[in-house]
Amino acid sequence: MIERAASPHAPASAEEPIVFVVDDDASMRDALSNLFRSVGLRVKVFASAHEFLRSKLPDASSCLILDIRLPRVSGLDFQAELAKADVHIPIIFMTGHGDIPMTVRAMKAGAVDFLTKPFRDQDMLDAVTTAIERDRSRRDEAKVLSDLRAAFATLTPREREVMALVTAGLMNKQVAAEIGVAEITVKIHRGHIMRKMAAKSLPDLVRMAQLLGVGPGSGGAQT
Amino acid sequence: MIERAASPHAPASAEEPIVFVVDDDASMRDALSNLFRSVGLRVKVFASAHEFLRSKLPDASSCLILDIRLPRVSGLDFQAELAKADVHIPIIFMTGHGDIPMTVRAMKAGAVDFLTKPFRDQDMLDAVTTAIERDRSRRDEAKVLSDLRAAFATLTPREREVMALVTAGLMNKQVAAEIGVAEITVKIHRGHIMRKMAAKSLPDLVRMAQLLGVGPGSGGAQT
DNA sequence: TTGTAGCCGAAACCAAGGTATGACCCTCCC
DNA sequence: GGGAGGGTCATACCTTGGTTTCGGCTACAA
Repeated sequence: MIERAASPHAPASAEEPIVFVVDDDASMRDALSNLFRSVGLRVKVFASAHEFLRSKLPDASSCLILDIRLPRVSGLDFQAELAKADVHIPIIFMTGHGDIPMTVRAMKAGAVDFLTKPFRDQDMLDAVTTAIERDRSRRDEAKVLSDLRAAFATLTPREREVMALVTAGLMNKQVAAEIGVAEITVKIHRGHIMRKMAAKSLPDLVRMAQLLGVGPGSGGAQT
Repeated sequence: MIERAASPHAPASAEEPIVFVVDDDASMRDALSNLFRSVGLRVKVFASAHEFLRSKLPDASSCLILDIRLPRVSGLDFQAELAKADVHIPIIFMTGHGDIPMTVRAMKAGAVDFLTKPFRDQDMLDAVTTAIERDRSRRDEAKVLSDLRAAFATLTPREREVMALVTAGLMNKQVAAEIGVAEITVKIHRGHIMRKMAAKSLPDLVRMAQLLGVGPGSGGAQT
């Protein structure tokens, strides 16, 4: 199961899932490390948030186990920091002396779980399974979207404008009138758009536009 | 502000927002009732979950304030019950003696907030504002979807099948080959579909199909 | 200066979409 | 039996969509 072989879900991530643990308590780090390894999960431990930040994230589905009470920064603040830095790794909190407001704040901010020490191994493993799975689907969606954005980036401003109007449902002649060009020109732009976006049909292009949030006003013009 | 006049957001709900309070403590009911009325919110209080269930929900954006410790059923179980009964009213929990696992369970199940008694009035009001707004947008989406489903329900099985294939991007002739009829027949079905669904263009229909989850396999055929 | 990219467009042509009109068949139900 | 609804199809006609070929224009960088 720990094979490098393709699992049933192995699309975006080139590597096996990995669990990151940040805790200043060495014995806890060891315990968690052993726990995860015992079920075949890769693990990487850190004694501080700063240490974790310096390591670069691998191209794999992952999650982060965080003690609420960390040296220097609190786990909650660190969670906020990561969000601001656009790092969306799922977080599982652990705490020895947590309170309800902390819990609410963490969960509102998207934490997967919030475990009180001592916790049962199985609870932690369940949380990690959920977190890894959540990260996997998030990464898959992000991959699709970034590919789409890359294709969209190759469009000229005019082409983006035409794409917005066409996917909104306007006919070529209406698009032509809207932007003040001949219908034949719209047809040509349209052909370029289909090729560049690798859309196999108009419905296909419409769905891409949906994902990209392309609509009236998001075209290439700044009128 | 409490006017019946159209607020900036007044699409689906015919009535003003309303707050439901379920608590077995009469003094708490009164206090909350006064608090919400003081800011111009409609309120309805109940002494038990059962009482709340018997009253029918109005056609308005609303939320539910629930004490975790209720007579007979726990607030958490009641939350689960509502979810199972497909009642998706946003819930704000209150507790005097809550613990972290309770909080986590409630938040995982979608609670808006989890307040510990005693709480500051402003915290409760903030939570309610969030909850009402969340319910408003949920209701708006539900309204759009139910209208769409109503239109989709008027389609014949054959028309649904054609709709699925057309919105998937197949050309009329391909659809015809797929279902084994002449191309002209597909065109006729297509015309009926556009009329019945009130779609102004193919992209329009594609977006409807997206919302409806109409795709290959969800057509009218059971092959 | 010589590309190169973006933008525009005419002419010609062919494929696909869309809408009648009229017709045939079947099934269900009053 | 007869009507209604659903499904099928032909013929005819018109509108859109889409491509190719050819040409012209501007702005900008090598």
